[in-house]
Amino acid sequence: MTTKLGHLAEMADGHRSPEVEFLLTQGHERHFKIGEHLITEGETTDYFYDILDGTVALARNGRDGRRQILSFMSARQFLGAASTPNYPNLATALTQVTAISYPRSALEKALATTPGFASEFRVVLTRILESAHDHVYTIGQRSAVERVASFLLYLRANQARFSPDGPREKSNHVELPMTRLDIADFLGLTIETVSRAFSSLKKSEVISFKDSHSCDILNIDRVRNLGGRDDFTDNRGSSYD
Amino acid sequence: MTTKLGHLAEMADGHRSPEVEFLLTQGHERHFKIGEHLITEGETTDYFYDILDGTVALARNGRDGRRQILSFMSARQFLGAASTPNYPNLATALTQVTAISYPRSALEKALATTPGFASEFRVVLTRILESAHDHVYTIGQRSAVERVASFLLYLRANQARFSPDGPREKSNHVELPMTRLDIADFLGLTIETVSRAFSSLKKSEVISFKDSHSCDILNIDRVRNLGGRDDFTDNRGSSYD
DNA sequence: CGTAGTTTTGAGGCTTATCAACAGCCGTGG
DNA sequence: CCACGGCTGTTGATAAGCCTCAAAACTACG
Repeated sequence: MTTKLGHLAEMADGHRSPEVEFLLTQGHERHFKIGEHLITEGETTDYFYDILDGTVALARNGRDGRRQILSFMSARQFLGAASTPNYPNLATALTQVTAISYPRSALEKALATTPGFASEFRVVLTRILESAHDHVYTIGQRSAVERVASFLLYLRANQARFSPDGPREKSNHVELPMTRLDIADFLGLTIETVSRAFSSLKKSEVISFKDSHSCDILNIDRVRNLGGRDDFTDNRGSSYD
Repeated sequence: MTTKLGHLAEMADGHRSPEVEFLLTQGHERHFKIGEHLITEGETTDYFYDILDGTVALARNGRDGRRQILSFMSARQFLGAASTPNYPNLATALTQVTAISYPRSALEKALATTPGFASEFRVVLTRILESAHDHVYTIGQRSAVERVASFLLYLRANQARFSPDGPREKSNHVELPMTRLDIADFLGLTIETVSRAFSSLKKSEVISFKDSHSCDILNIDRVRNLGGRDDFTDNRGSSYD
């Protein structure tokens, strides 16, 4: 078996062009230890990443210590969309992370010359936007327990969709590689509130923990009722289901 | 002077191709009255819009009556990014709205054949994503008064950037074409809390109202301090400044 | 001038944040 | 081996901020 090529290479597969070939040659596998930054705030947007393995938190920091995590990203997700010459956000490895870095210039050239590739890329970008909209709804409208339930569905969907070996069936086991603080900063809550929400879900036997970073969903309907897109006829194939 | 062509036509200007020309011929000017929907929940994504005039609210509705407004859109903004065959959201005219509708198929073809056009479009999409991230930060981390201050900066920046006749200087006068309920649903608050936040800002002489939908910023530094991206060295040219 | 809709203001209650203590887990070092 | 400190997570008590309910003020419009 050859070395892993990542999702970008996979996407490029149907859309060969010299510029895409060149882009792929420019990819370099990089490894990050827990706590290391893939991207720092203010850094130039010269590189972007295709994550192969591990989990990354993309966060925005306020100077007064406030922090909002914008997304958790894992295998087969792209990190580094930007319209400006400097990144406004911070990307931190929550686990050991393997990612391929590509020079943005090579990406831009590949996109500018290979329309089919650009189209796929645009779809990915649109999905990221839709996920951000889900996030806005969750934070803006849902209560603490609902947010936590919603978060479990988010992780579950992502673990299925962005599994290292490609999409697979959703399982009722959810890994939480992040700390309670990370979860709190993602959901706009405090660690205590997150902890209490988990406890409450445990007590009502909706979920159970093997340890604090590994959770089983015992009653998926109940979780969906709380955090799911009960909002719609949920056939849009997007997140949180 | 010719009829208005919209932002899309403007963007296409440097990137002529038969498919772009065709796309432009497919645009139809449409008018919407207050309360009319440009897009309804679940509707097929066959059309997308280039707004010429007026203000539109893009919202997601929960079945229990909860509603989250995802963005307010006005002249020179695009409505209708979607990765799926059905729109998950609802777009409602808050004022009289004039917009050009384009068939998505023609847009896709133009994007697929005209890389320069596709690149500009991708930048626009990325900006929308960054704006959604700002929104997540605001709702997740800021207090009620801060959210309202942030909202004023958001409107102010949008009114400058998306003025019908192209970008202009920011003014300290802000029009609020939406109701308090719309503002509340955008910020994840209630109408009462929004109203109280405005009152508080009035009392401290940070802003003043001509009437309830027209506001002057008296102390922009104070507003920036509360709601602005004091968070960063604010040179990323994005929203909320 | 009266009615309907929106906005503001007030009083009280609930959810979540804050502050604080404690429990569990691990690596280090005695 | 156990003792220790540091870190993360849980639980409890209290307080703050926002929501809910209610009513009054203002606006628009017939």
